[in-house]
Amino acid sequence: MLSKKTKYAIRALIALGDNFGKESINISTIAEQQRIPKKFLEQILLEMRNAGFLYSKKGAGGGYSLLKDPKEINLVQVIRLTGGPISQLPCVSLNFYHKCEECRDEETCGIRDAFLNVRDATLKVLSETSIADLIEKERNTASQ
Amino acid sequence: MLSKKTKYAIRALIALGDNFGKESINISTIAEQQRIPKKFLEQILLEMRNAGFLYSKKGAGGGYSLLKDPKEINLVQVIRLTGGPISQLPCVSLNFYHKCEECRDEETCGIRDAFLNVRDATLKVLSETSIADLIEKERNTASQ
DNA sequence: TATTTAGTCTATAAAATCCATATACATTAT
DNA sequence: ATAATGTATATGGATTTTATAGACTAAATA
Repeated sequence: MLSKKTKYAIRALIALGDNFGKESINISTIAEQQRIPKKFLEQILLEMRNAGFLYSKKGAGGGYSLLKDPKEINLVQVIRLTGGPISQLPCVSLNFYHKCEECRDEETCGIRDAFLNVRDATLKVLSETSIADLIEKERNTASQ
Repeated sequence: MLSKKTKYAIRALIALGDNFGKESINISTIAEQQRIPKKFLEQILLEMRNAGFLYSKKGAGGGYSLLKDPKEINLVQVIRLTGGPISQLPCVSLNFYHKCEECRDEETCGIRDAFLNVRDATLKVLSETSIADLIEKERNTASQ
């Protein structure tokens, strides 16, 4: 299951991406707009800032804005940053690899083989979906 | 992440499937063979029995055996039984559907749209992989 | 320069989930 | 009868996830 943290991160990026190139938005506004607990959102935005996705400005009139083009941010990046592995099995993870404890032989494991295929299929979809795609999709369906 | 419970369930089915049509196997044997905590395995086998996958026989010389042909059991069935949803988002789940708490409008949600695609891709891979496939894969690679 | 606004950082609390084990009971073979 | 084995439920502990608190820093502006 996608964690709330990751869901919140994506929603925040949608809000910021919707304003890309314009003025910054403060945490409280994003929190209300996207129904995210404010203090939790602070942490999430900080992480994304430290990862180079966001720019922040303190003080009156401050807030957050997106550094990267929403077209250049895909869901794989967001999930890896806030949620961890894409894979459903540690032994199959590209960025968070570790052995399954009970495992005898990775090469032989049939489960691993199946979930390698799942990982690849998931990765394909998520890497092909950008924040810009989500924004566009929401705009289109909302206007109907 | 795939839960240990589901992993254990699959491994148990591999052990039982390997013996399909032959004599039954008792819990202790499966537990040792597949490195699964025995008491935990008891629970898992019980669930699969109650779901109609396994046949059990009490008493001396008892044990478990597979009721269905390993070719007819795919990973979707096993995961749904022991682990819950395949989907990464509840609002996209076919068998465990429920609304996301923070959600305003499901139709509009871009995240939902993306994870609908992830679900379909995952479902395709998992439904095309049977216990028999895993057994065969393990036999082939083990003999090299 | 005092005040207000707003992000930063770290710690911790609260809740949920997962993993495992314990224990008492039921059934069957011999 | 007795031993072997599955049935069923309860419970404890660990881990992870979600959320909140509070003290601090920086910028704007009156």
